Amino acid sequence: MPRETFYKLKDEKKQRIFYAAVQEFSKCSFSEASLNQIVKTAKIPWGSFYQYFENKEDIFSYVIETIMKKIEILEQQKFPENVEPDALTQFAYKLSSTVELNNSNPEYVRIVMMNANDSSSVVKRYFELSKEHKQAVISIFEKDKHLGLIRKDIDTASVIEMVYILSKALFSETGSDSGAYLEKMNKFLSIIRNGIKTEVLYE
Amino acid sequence: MPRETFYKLKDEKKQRIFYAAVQEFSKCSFSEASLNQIVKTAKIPWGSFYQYFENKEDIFSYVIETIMKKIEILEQQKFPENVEPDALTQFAYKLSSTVELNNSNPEYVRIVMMNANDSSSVVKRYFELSKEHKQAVISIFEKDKHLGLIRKDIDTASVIEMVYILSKALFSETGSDSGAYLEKMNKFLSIIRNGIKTEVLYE
DNA sequence: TTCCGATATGAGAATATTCTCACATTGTAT
DNA sequence: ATACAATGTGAGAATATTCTCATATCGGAA
Repeated sequence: MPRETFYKLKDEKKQRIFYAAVQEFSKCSFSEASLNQIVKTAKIPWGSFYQYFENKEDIFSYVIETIMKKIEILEQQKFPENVEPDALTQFAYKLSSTVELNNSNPEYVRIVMMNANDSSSVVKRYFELSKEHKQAVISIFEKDKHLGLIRKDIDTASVIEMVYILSKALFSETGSDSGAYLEKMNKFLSIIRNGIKTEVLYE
Repeated sequence: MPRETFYKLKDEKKQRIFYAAVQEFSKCSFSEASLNQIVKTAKIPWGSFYQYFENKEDIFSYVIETIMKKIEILEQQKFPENVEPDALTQFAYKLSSTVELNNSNPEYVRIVMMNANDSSSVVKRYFELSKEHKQAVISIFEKDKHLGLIRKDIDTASVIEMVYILSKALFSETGSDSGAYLEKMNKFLSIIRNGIKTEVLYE
């Protein structure tokens, strides 16, 4: 956690430091990143840095947490309009929030993606959908089951995990090309959908 | 590429150095890894290191390539016995070779997994299935299509990509627990399978 | 204005890392 | 036995990085 002194700084300076860190951490991994560079970009003296943060890890976690909070907020959003598409579509829509963030702040997304697989990282904790959020997604699927849109024997958790993995991988593969992301994701969803929806036999 | 001198070394020494590097690179990322540590573990003097390798990157690529060659060989293997299960099962079997390697050499797999998402890494090149290998997998699926086991409108490439992504993610999640890997993977495959196999209407 | 705690500042300490180089040793062909 | 190329060796150069600390500056209360 940043020191009190940091929070007392005026916004302009705070943001200058934050953004200098974002720039560095989006180019390099934690161990490659250089405080020297951050301090230079932010145009603050060395001593000041340690007035604001305890160490390198401190500013790193600060950056990560700030970004993850933004993503969390974006993922809360529900499907627009008052249509209610099937569970899979709704879930995929939630996940596409990262695509949105990537358009406005590609550096943020780069940082998250770079650290998503680091077992010791703060990112991982955030990546494991929070309990309430997870429960919300599950109930969307259970509703569809009730409506007879999804086979009763399907393991909801598995489906959610699958979609989640695919979205993450696809995103880190397609990078800034959100068109490619959506196109491929839809192909994947179509395959999954036809696998989970009730088979209409003897029509 | 290691220098000639390295290849001329007697096997015992070569392996000692290789394994010292494996130990270090399986614990740390490339930039975190310390030559100091490798040299110490391998019990060779500093000067010798530079007689064998050009620099840190050189020994890293050597380790990565050696491991990836092992994996490539494992992935070539066909399904045992003379049964011929459906395309999905055959493909999943090929992919499970990593599970096998993880039982015998968990450090190797750790290195691969740690670097699989590094855009500049040699691993990535290997991870993109080689052309022939990819073609072989496609034809397994096309065969099933001909047999009427897979719907004609299914995009084979998408299915392959999906399974590939899921296997990789699942593997890095379950780590050394190959039982968990297989259990989850089968759930995923079952969902995909029911999506791609011909729907039998009006039976 | 005077005083004092909070903050700013940058030189450099402490440490770590990669890599070089001058010299020693070894092995092999003559 | 001698010569000579190939290889071994480790001290330390060159560099980079994080972090400290003594001192300077600021800004508001008395």
